[in-house]
Amino acid sequence: MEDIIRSLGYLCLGSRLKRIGEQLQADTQRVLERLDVRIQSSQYPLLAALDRLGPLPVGELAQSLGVAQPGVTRSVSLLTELGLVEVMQSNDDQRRRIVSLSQNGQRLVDSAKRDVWPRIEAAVKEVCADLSGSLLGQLAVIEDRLAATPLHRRAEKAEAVAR
Amino acid sequence: MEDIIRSLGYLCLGSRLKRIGEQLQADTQRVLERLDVRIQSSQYPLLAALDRLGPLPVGELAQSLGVAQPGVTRSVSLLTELGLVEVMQSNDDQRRRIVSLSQNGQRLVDSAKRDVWPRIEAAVKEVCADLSGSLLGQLAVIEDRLAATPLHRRAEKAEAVAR
DNA sequence: TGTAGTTATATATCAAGTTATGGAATTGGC
DNA sequence: GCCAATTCCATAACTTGATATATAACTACA
Repeated sequence: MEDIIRSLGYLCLGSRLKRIGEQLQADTQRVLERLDVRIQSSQYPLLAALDRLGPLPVGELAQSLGVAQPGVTRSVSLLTELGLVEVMQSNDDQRRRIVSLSQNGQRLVDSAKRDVWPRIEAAVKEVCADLSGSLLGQLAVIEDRLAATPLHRRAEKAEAVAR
Repeated sequence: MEDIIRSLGYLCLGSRLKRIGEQLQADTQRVLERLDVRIQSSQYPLLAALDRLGPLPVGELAQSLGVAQPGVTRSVSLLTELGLVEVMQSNDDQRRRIVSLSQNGQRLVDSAKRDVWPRIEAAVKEVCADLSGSLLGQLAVIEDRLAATPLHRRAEKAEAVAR
């Protein structure tokens, strides 16, 4: 069965990038489930941003993540529910709400940095290893490799070796 | 402001690909608006698939687009509302519903192939021109180029030159 | 100082993907 | 030939992005 998105090349590059990105995120989610982590993989960037940059107001958080502000507002309420981040009103500007990692959030990030992220990163690196040539060609290789061995299988293998 | 997704490299490749893909699609949408095309850019792949492969049942359409079947079912109902595709029951298997371009749909695809797609493709190609090196590096260049001159501006420029 | 404009965030709605599940049609084995 | 299993599609609920808009707080200036 012909892969139309791939055949259309540059015309559908946007759809194609989205499709690959979604697959990577879904596979990452499986890795997390296997490791009993209870958050969505899509929340990691926000937590990592707070870890790297310290407490930030909503708007700057959105900017540093490259997403629109309402998305951050929603993620922050969700993570607040989960007790992973805390929000406090800024003193000097009552409009700003400063988001920071809670103690639990910091703990989760610390353990993720130690146990989870390296595995995911290694698996993604493996998928992207030794790529060269045009962007479309590289994407095709990535798609083929992911189809042959999905990310979560690669992460598990790495884990088995590590034992 | 540090771009966290970019800083995190392979760890957040999924988020990053999604983000770039969404930007490309949003920019493409602007090109379409400017050309008075009334559909979403995300519907083009489905129409293109029917144009290239002929009438297809829902499942095969989903496969050739690389998306899940419910997404296709929804797109098909939307495009049916718009009068761009038609659905008919298969004779030999009453479960299958064969999707095909309507006359209007075929007309839209034909004019898109002539007037719209070449411009979009050229603009995307321009964004991806002369890339080399690692995937992450190429993505960074694409992001920088899109930030400097968004896709729809590139398409307009090409259009102006064409006159 | 009052007011007009701007900024920061929240809320509502939409888009397009996903998974899970159910019903109808078909297929296959006994 | 019937019943179980499978296949095809639709529907529901959820996720995560977007834009548009409302509201509250701040700023600037006449």
